[in-house]
Amino acid sequence: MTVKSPNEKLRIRRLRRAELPIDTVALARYLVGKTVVHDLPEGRLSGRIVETEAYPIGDAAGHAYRGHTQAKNSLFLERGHAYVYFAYGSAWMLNISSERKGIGGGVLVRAIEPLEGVALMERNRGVSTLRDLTRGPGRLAAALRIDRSFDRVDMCSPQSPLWLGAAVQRVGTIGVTTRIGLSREMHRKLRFFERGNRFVSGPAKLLQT
DNA sequence: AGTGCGATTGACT
DNA sequence: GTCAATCGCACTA
Repeated sequence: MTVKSPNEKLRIRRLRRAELPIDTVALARYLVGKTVVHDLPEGRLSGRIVETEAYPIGDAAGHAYRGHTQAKNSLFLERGHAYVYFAYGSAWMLNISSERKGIGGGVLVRAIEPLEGVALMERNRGVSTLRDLTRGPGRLAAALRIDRSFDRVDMCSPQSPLWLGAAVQRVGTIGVTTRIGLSREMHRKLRFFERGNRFVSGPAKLLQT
């Protein structure tokens, strides 16, 4: 467990775009153990990425599959941009664009382990159970106060309030399973997570492999 | 203009 | 474990 006390400050290095693999599946694996940070006037919210899913080129379950539309435009931006969309009328989802400019692909951030700003995250979510605070894509977006206004944000820009950071501790071994909540391409193993981490979402039976 | 359907969550048996 | 709420978007006409 790595939740910091409110006064303890973490030094987190911003990731440069050049450090991100230019491949959706490679990026999804790479991002496990890295950090998502949202700097707000009230303070910093941050967490370790512990679960991702890849939606690569040609994937029929991917939002980029049917081509370049207005709503899915950000999936076609250079890698490292946020693609934020609203699912099931209730939950915002944070994705990172993952291919070269003009090519559609994305990595869904499914869960983070809270690092900084836990009290503010609890306020954003309206709950105080630590384990449920950021376990699941809709929950982590709410905790980090991410909504449609963050769509298209460059998370590798030195000025961006929402950004990707380097790992702050060693990453455990990474498990690989099928993705969650799909009705197409269900066989593909494109979900990556840190084994044994209690902030990983999804059914227990998917914790093998 | 109408319809179907989610990359989910939270409430409930 | 099951299940319905909820709404933006893509697709059909």
